[in-house]
Amino acid sequence: MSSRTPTTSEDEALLSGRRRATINDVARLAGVSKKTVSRVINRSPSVSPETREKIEAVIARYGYAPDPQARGLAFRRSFLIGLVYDNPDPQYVVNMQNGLLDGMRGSGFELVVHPCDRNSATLVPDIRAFIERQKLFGVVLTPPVSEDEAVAAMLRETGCGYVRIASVAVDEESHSIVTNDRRGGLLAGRHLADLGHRRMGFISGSDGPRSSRERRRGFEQGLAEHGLALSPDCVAEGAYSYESGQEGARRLLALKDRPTAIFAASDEMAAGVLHAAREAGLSTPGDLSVVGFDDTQIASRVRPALTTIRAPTREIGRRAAERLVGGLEESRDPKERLPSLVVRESTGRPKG
Amino acid sequence: MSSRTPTTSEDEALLSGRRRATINDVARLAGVSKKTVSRVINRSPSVSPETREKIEAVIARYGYAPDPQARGLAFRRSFLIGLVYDNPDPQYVVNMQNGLLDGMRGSGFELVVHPCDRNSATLVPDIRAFIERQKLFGVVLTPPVSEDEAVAAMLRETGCGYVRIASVAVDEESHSIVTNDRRGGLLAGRHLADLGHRRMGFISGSDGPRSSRERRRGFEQGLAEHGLALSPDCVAEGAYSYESGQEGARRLLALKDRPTAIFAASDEMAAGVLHAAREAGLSTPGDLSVVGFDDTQIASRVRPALTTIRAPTREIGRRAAERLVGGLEESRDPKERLPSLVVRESTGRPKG
DNA sequence: GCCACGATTGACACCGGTATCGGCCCCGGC
DNA sequence: GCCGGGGCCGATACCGGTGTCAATCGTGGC
Repeated sequence: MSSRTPTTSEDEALLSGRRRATINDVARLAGVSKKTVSRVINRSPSVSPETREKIEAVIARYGYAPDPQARGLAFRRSFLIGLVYDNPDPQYVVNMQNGLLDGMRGSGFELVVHPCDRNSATLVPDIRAFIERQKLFGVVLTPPVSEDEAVAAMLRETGCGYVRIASVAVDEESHSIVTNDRRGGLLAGRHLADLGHRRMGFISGSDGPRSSRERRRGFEQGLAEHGLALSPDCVAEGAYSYESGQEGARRLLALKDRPTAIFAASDEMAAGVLHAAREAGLSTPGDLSVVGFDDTQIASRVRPALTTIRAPTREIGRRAAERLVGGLEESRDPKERLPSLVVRESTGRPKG
Repeated sequence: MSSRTPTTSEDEALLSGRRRATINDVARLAGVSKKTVSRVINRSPSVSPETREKIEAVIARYGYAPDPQARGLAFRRSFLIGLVYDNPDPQYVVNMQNGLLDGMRGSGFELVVHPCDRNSATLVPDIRAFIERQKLFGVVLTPPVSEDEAVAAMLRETGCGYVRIASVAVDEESHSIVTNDRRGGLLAGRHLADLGHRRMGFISGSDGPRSSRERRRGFEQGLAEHGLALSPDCVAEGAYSYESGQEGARRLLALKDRPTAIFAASDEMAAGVLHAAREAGLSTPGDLSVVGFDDTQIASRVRPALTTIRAPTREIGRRAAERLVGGLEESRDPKERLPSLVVRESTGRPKG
């Protein structure tokens, strides 16, 4: 008893949570050195089962959790995952964040967000400073900044763990997750061809990111499966915005032999297409079918609701985080990371 | 010379960035103790100007930046700001994040995001663990979780800096930023009354958050300015969703003496109202004017584009961060944190 | 000319973990 | 009986900063 006396009030403070337990407390309470506690925390095999149990009991009883800062300092590495993005779509960003968080849950890591500007002259040093100052455990890059090779080169140099999410493989497999936009385009093409459309139009996104090209390529592939081809004059160049979709559609719909269906590389643009169709006095899907891409909120809010391609952004985020945190094996189902077709009201059989 | 020999290769590694400079390097290079360097970093006044300059020169030359982990460890506090939210609107979340980041820029702090579930039984302990484990410097809570008093009580207990963003003052002034939703409602009411509407409807949000009540109260206030009142049978209870807006509008429009304008407590619901109006064969704004709230993306994408109330979310985020980081004075302009009216196509004079 | 005092500065311990390395114990082999 | 080696564990230094406290120095007041 007397030997425990000096620790009684201490213990109480710890148990009540008035003071957070440290590794020293645990060591003292378990009657071992803090190094041994550290071994248990880090799952070192060289601890006897009895010792381990004893320590784990103390940890559980006092609700001890190691201080990430101290651990990070000693490890020369933090327990933070950075999300570097410049995608303007809030829905995408939030989905990605949620996915990353899913994959990090229970791992003790935290997510630090870092939007960036691809046009900034200091893009690379900025990201580098972010990584080095915080000694990030890993970073996730989303398109379009994920396609920046200068950033990638810097990443390799720092030795920081990273995953680049992009529409095509932009890096060695372990550092890359492909969203397979091509497959999304393929689904769109198949769907329209299946409905019986023969003459179709495409509105591309801005030229920078690869995704637009991939979407188009997939689309053409889908048409090809039905012996169809995308006529060059039925391709309009957009910029992912509503207005650009509207513009592009105006041009396409003014063609003497106008397409009966249009696939736009984003929902925003598809909504613009809807607008243009209405202007032209065309009904959707009666006179013109429209397919979008991304399944953003707008897709289901616009009338008629857009048939579109949904990218499994959240799942991809989860996989990215899992890869970085590297705890468990990644989820095995390959399907869940493929885009899928969401059929709503904007597509139907062509008239006649 | 000889005395510098041992440091030459070191210096080179530091200058080239091959190795990050530590406080010890700076101290050695400047010929002072690391404590003095620490003083300079922390802007302690008790450093002579010459010494300060000398040290700052070395810091600049070698690009030294203190390690936040080590600093945090010694300070018993990290340099992380947490964003705790459960708002389902991605646009809102991203705006808020951007605002917080605006306010933190250059301060050396980072933003850690932490979505939460208000229905979770472990909500409070979860957030608490987040704060305590990371020893957060501060947290920002957004509605609706910002209105949770159990969370607030825990916050006060931890002693962590916090700011609650809500539609009304929910805490002492230093911990609260009010979005002034009432003023938003007021603007909506004034606008419709100014246009000549006499009989108007309101569709509320779910009852939980205070914001819906505030929006309504402001609306009534705006009507009152014109000697008008909101008839109780012209109030429908919604739930912030599209469908609930549609439902509510159906009921309101079926009234024998139907309103000529409807103010919905969210854009989502307002879009639903538009849908219901179309169903009922009413034109907007000809037969029915509609005002939404939030100015989310959908507001400008729907046809007719919604007249709505824009909340300065990003500015509020900036102010919240500024308050926590506490560097400079907060921005002085009170206007910039007030909601404003955005007039689009969904409102007009009533017929006749 | 002596002393108290404020302005500067540094030595040292400490924040809460981890790495290194050596010690102890127990066992089997010779 | 002695030695070598593996399993287990702890003493100590260290990660890169900050707090405490005492030492030093120049100065003005008397």
